[in-house]
Amino acid sequence: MKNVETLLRTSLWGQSLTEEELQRALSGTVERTFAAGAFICMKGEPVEYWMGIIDGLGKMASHWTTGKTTSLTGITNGGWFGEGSLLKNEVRRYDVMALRETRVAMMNRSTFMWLMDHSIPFNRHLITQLNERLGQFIGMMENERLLDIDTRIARVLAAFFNPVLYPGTTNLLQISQEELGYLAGVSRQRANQGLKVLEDAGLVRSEYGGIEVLDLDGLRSFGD
DNA sequence: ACATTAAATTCGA
DNA sequence: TCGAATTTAATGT
Repeated sequence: MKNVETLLRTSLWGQSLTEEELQRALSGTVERTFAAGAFICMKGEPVEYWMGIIDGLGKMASHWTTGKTTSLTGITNGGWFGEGSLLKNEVRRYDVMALRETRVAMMNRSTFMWLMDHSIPFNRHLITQLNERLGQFIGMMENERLLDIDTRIARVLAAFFNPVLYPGTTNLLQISQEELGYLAGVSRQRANQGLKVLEDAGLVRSEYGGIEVLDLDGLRSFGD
């Protein structure tokens, strides 16, 4: 992924726009880079942008007033987020943190609204994305509470291969085991162990700096 | 926590 | 510009 323009052009919704609409979207979008560990956006801030990841890895997390942090999901190349809060014109309900240096495209509110008013495919895409995200969050809930660690890791990985939310991901997911650990809420050591279990089961193949998924369905139903 | 190995970067020709 | 050497990052135990 190189820049804002390629991100938009390769996004599912971007492909359904006319050239004119695309140019308009482009002119209302800026790029920003976040260092590893920085907050891309914080819970409680007013929402001014719809954001998409050009390159990098973000972690969506919510923390309870009790101080407990719940990791929701990761966002990687080609993933967009924040549409829910933007639509409802409310403050953001979660934090998004960059796990490694991450380049983010930020579309301002008026451009987002303009696209909603002018493009039916754009609306369709939004509805689908909201729906998928909802399903994913429900899955994450049971994930955090009920499942053993190996299974959690399997689910976290499987979540990256939702074609609607993460159109950019191929079979080769570029994520280190440490980052996977952050997303599953486990230590790196444990993530490594869990990964080996999955590898023995023939579901994934781990390599330096990334993980290749061999059997997505098996990964989704792992532990059932 | 430590040892090993892969990748990225630097440096010299 | 190429490749060896060094440094940095990821992995396995």
